[in-house]
Amino acid sequence: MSLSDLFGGDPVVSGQQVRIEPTQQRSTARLSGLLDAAAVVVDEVGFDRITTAMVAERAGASIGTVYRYYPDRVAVLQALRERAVLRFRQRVVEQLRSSGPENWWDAVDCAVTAFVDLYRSEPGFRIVHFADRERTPISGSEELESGYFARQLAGVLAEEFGLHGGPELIFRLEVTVEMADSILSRAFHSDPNGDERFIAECRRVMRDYLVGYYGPVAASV
Amino acid sequence: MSLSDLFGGDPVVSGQQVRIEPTQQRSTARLSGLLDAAAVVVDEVGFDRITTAMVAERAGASIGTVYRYYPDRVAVLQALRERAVLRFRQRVVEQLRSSGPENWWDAVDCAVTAFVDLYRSEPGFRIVHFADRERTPISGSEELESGYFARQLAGVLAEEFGLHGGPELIFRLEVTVEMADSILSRAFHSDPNGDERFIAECRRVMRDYLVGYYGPVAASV
DNA sequence: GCTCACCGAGCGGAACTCGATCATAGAAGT
DNA sequence: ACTTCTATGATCGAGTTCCGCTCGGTGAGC
Repeated sequence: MSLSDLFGGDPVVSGQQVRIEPTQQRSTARLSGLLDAAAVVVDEVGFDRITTAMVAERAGASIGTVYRYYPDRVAVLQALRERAVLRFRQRVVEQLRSSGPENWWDAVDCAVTAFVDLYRSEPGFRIVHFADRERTPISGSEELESGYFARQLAGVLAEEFGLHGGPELIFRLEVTVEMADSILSRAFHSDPNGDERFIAECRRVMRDYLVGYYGPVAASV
Repeated sequence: MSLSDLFGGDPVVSGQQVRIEPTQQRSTARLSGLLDAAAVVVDEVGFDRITTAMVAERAGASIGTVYRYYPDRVAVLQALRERAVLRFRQRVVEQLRSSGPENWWDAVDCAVTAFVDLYRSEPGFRIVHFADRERTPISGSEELESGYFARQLAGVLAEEFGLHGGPELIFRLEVTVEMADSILSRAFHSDPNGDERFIAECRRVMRDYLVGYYGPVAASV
């Protein structure tokens, strides 16, 4: 169970994904180009005002090309969100590899850092949260991104740092993820660089919450 | 500075509100009927798929009537959200009055109870969060609902229960509100009655967070 | 009777389709 | 290897459908 197994790979909830998987090299470039364009446009005009025509034009493609790959307008946004989440997971892995965490908190902190970095650098990232609520009606079967990420993170923390795993840990990590997502989003709401006060407080909240259950950081391992 | 001053009254960020204020009695009923319909439809088809025609039909009105009062589709949703927030504030006041909180935590707890109750009973409430992010592009001037509510709540806690007020308290309460909003929303994501586990954990998180700054509940006053 | 409220056909524009046209990969031929 | 050759993937964009929104005409309240 390596890091790349945990965090890499396919998106969790593939919302029908694409209509037709691209086979040629040029078309895969097109596909990511479409998402790049969508990301930029989303930052410019917002979630509601984005039109497929804008995306097509910005990507230097025609309308038809958009609909070749995505069944409808919202599917484009879903795909954008999925890609952002994927990149987040990959960034977490990089961060873990490069920083070499010595305890469980360092590992959790990597995730925060990755999230903040992407918020700052990746166009369209602010639009795309873990919690995709309020959009789909009920659809109880579909799993939340936060749940998946919490499960994966629980695996790492349990294996690498000896935290007692199981559903308890997963539950608490999911709560943690939800908290962090909301506070960090708040940090970026009116500050493109992220309000450091909220970011710091987010780390503090997460740490205190988890320490409450799993003891001081230094004690584990 | 009474409770009704704090929590009652007009919405914070009135998004142009209505085009024409209704004067006759029948039309005010129409207006709220439109929002009722919108709430139900939002629960059924979701935020993205809602159409003005659906709202009109469900309300037993015609398309033109919708547009008599609201400039566009999103204005209807904004109005719905504002009404929900208003009802939440009113509910908090009721809750505070009826339960007679003896310390600051009881007061905060009232807000949680009000939120949960409304989530359960009020159609469309799940769609309508404090954090309205990800929709508008940047628009830095506009204030978040969470900030307003935090400020009002800070006033109550400082005056009634002797917590040390000021920007610190407001900041922490805003963090608290964001956390609570996200965790509670998670609780209701796949359970229309709200997953009690998340609800309980939400209370716990809020309490621990605030106790960390303001000492044990019993100590104050 | 004067204004407020309501209606719903109609207009404009955005979402989405589909058959014609072009590009590419890779097999077949030299 | 190096060039056709061609099946199929990829692209285009005019056209269709549907939805957001307007506006002049009709009815209900004060």
